[in-house]
Amino acid sequence: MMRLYDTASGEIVPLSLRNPGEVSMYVCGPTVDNLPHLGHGRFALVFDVLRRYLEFSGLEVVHISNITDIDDKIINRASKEHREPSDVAEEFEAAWWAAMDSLGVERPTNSPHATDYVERMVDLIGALAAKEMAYETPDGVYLDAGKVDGYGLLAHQPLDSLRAGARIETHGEKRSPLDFVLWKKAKPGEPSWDSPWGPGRPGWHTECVVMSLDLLGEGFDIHGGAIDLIFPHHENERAQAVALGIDFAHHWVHNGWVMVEGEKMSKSLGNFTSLSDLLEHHDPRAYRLLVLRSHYRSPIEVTPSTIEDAEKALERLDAMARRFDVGGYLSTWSGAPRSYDEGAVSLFHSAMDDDLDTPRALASVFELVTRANVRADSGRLDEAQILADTAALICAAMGLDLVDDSTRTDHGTLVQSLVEQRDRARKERDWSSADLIRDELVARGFVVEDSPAGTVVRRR
RNA sequence: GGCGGCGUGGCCGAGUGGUUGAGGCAGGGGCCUGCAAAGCCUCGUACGGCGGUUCGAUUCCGCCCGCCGCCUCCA
Repeated sequence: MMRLYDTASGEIVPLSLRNPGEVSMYVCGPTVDNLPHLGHGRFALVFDVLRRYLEFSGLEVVHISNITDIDDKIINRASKEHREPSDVAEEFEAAWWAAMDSLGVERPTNSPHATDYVERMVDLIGALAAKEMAYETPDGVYLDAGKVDGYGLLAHQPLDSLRAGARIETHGEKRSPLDFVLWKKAKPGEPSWDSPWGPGRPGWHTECVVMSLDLLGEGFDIHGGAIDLIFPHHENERAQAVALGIDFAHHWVHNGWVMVEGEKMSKSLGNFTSLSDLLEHHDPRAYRLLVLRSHYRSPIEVTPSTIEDAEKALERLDAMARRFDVGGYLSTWSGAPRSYDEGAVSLFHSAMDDDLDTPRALASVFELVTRANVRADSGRLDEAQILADTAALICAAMGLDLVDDSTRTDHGTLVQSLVEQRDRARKERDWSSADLIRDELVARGFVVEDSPAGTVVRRR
C-alpha cells in the first residue's frame, strides 16, 4: 500500500481508502482570472502523476478538480476591461485547459464550477449560521473561527498563536482577524446571487467544501493542492466541515513551491512566470521531467538552465525510444503485449509507494536505459528490448511519453532526396559528398544519424 | 513575535550512523564510427560553521551563520 505524507498529522502514513480499490481525490484548481503560471503547472503535474500512479497500481481514481470562476480578481479584471466577469472566466478557463492538454495532464473525472454551486453554498452557510458558528455583519457573513474545534490543525499552530501573528488589521466587520468571509454582500454593479442575507457572492473557502462533498461524499480520501493552500484555504474548508460535524478529507497532500532564482515565484519577477510562455519555448515534457526529478514536497527551481537540462535528459530517453521502438504503446501500458523486467517494475512501485518518490523512480529509469543500451551493444537484443520496454512503461506510468519519431519520413521531398543522395554517396564511399549533404541537412534544422538502415533524420 | 523548511561535487538533485557518494546535465580521457551522431567504458575524493552523543556522523542532539517560506490573496 502506498504511503503518503499527510499535512494534518505531519507524518508519512499509509493511504487508507474509504472504499478498497477506489481513491476519491479532490484537488483545488485554479481561479481563472489570468493565464496559468508555472506554479499551476507544477500542482497539476504532481497530482496528475499521483493519479496516474494510483491507476497504474490498479486502483480506480475519482479525481475532482474545480474551476473557481467567480472571485474578486475576476470581477476587478472584468471591470477594468469593461467586460463581463463570466467572459473573463471563460477566456482563462480555455487557456487553462489548453495548457493542461499541452502538459499532458489527464482531464479530471469532473471539474465543477463554483458558479454552478452557489445555491448549495448558500445552504451550507445557512446551516453554519443556524448552528451559530457564523455571524452576519453589514458587509457579509463570517465564520467564527474561534468556535471551531481544532482550528489551526493544518497550519500546525494553535488558535492563539495564529491570532497573535495576524499581520493584517481586521477589516470589514470581522470580529477576529482569523474569522473568514462565507458570503460577501454585493456592491452596486457586482455579480450577485440571492441569499437570506441579500444579494451577494460566496467567499472562496466555501466552494471546495460543497463541491467535494457533493461529488465525493463524506470522508473522501485525498484533498490536495499546493502548499500555499494549507493556510488559510484548507484550514478554513476543514473548519466549515468541522463546524457542521461533517467527516471531511482523510488525507491532506500538498506540493512545494516553484522558485525562481531562490525566491518564491512571483509575477513581479518576470521571467518564465507564464506557463504558456514556457510551453511555447520548450518541450512540455521537459517541465514534467523537471517536476518528477525532485520530490513533490521540495521547492523546485525553474530557470532556463534547469529546463534546458531537463530537455537534454529527455533527449536521452527519446534516443532510447528510437533505438528500441517503444513508441507503439505510449501512455497505454494496459494490454500492451510486451514483457517487462519484473524486478525493475517492483522497484518502481517501492519508490512511488514511499511518498511518491519520483526522483528515485526516475533514476531507475535512467539505469534501465543504460542497461538496455549495454545489452543491445553486445547483441543481446531480446533482453535489451525488455529493459527498454520497462523503462518506457515506467515513464508512461508517470505520464511521460517518449517520442519515437525515427520512422517519420514526411519531412518533405527535398529532405527525402537529400537523404537518398547521402546514402548513395556513402555507399560509394564518397565521404566528402556525404558530409556536404549532412551539413546541408543540419543547416535545415535536422539531426542526422547514421544507422544500419541508412541515414536517419529528425527535426531538432 | 509565533511556526516551519532548507544549506550535498562545476550545475541540478536524491540519499544514508560505518567498507564502494542515486540519477541527470556539463567537462576530461578512451572505445565504437570513414568522420560524426547515438551508444558504451572511465575520471570527480561532497555533505554551511562550532560543539556534543557515539568505537564511528554528512546522516542524531545543541548552538551559530546563511537562505527561504507561512502566520493576508496566492498553485
